[in-house]
Amino acid sequence: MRVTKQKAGEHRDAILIAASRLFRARGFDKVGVAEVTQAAGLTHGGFYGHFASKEALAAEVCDLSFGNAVRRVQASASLEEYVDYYASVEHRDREGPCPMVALGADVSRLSGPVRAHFSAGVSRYVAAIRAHMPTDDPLAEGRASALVSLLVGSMNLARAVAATDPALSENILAGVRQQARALLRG
Amino acid sequence: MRVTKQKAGEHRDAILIAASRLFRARGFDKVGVAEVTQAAGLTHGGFYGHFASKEALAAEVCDLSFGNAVRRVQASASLEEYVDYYASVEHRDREGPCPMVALGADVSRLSGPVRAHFSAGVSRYVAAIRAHMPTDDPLAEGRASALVSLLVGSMNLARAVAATDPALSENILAGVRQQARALLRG
DNA sequence: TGTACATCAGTGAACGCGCGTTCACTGATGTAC
DNA sequence: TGTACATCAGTGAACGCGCGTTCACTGATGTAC
Repeated sequence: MRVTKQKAGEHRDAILIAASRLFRARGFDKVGVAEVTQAAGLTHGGFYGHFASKEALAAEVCDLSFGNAVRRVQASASLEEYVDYYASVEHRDREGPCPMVALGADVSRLSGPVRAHFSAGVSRYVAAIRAHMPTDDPLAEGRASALVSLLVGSMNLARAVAATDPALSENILAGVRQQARALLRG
Repeated sequence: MRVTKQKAGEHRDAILIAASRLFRARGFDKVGVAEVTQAAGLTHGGFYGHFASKEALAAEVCDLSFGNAVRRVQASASLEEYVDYYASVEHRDREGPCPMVALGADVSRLSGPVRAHFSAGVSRYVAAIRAHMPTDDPLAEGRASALVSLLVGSMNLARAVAATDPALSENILAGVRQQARALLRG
């Protein structure tokens, strides 16, 4: 059942996109190669024609999803607008959140290439936030990484707590929106 | 090979303590029941005499490790001191970090009891932070949960990034120490 | 207090299951003439 | 352009492995007399 070179390329993309969604929704370990390929409309056997291993796929998923996250930051009118978008109940309840929230803990325990791609993604993301800040502020660097920490941490906690303590979850998000503004004002 | 009731109780505690350390170091999924019981000096067969399931153990681990985390907050002279302790390279490089960093993502994907125990732990932890703030500040609630988000998020990122980008990792921690102070000053 | 027996904490083999990966095979695609 | 054949994308069965859990068994503990 050979297939056009173009079709094969589309299949590879489909696997990558499906993996990005599934990994961010349920983590690297809880999603199998078979499920990813099935979601892409293929069978698992052909997977290794496209990727060297599940870990290699994970590394590419980091690149893809950080790329999307960075574009979302760049497309924002202001950091205030981005904070309101990010620290919202709607964003919390999205199946596949941003890669830092979804995969951060997994990546800390993984080895080699995945960590490198993830690190690079974090760096790009912080730089994108930084680019929205005044260039003459000597503290902008620290402010940018603190804002990212604040967003990522709040989303982690808000998600972990949402099912059993919705009030606490919303308080966390509200507190972050308010304090993020204070942080941006300096 | 029956054993004294007291010894059996000590064995149960040993399993719980070993699990707390191992789960926080490597996550729920990457640590097996056999490894936990072995670390406690037992064999895996007897585990189910002490705990109904691996998930039941995970729920108790949440209680235990949040208890320790809350006690550490209460023992702090001030929030500034606690921030310096928490957002430090030494704390980042400890094998088993605080439960929110280590288990937050895992818990978001788990069901039922574990989530409930984790939620309760987060609530207690935020309350302990809040207790260090002036009682007459109407924004203290939001400040407390924002500070927790900031600490947890920074530790997550600093750990994920440490191996491949040490400079970024230290910048994240430094930025957080600085911005946490700004947050505390109001 | 001493003895006989029931209880039960802990052992280790075994189970069923899902996973990442491999491989012989299929048949459509690409290519050499 | 048309034909014959080599290539190779995709299939699905099979592999080895580790895991959570079960269970028949062991032998020290606790208890009834």
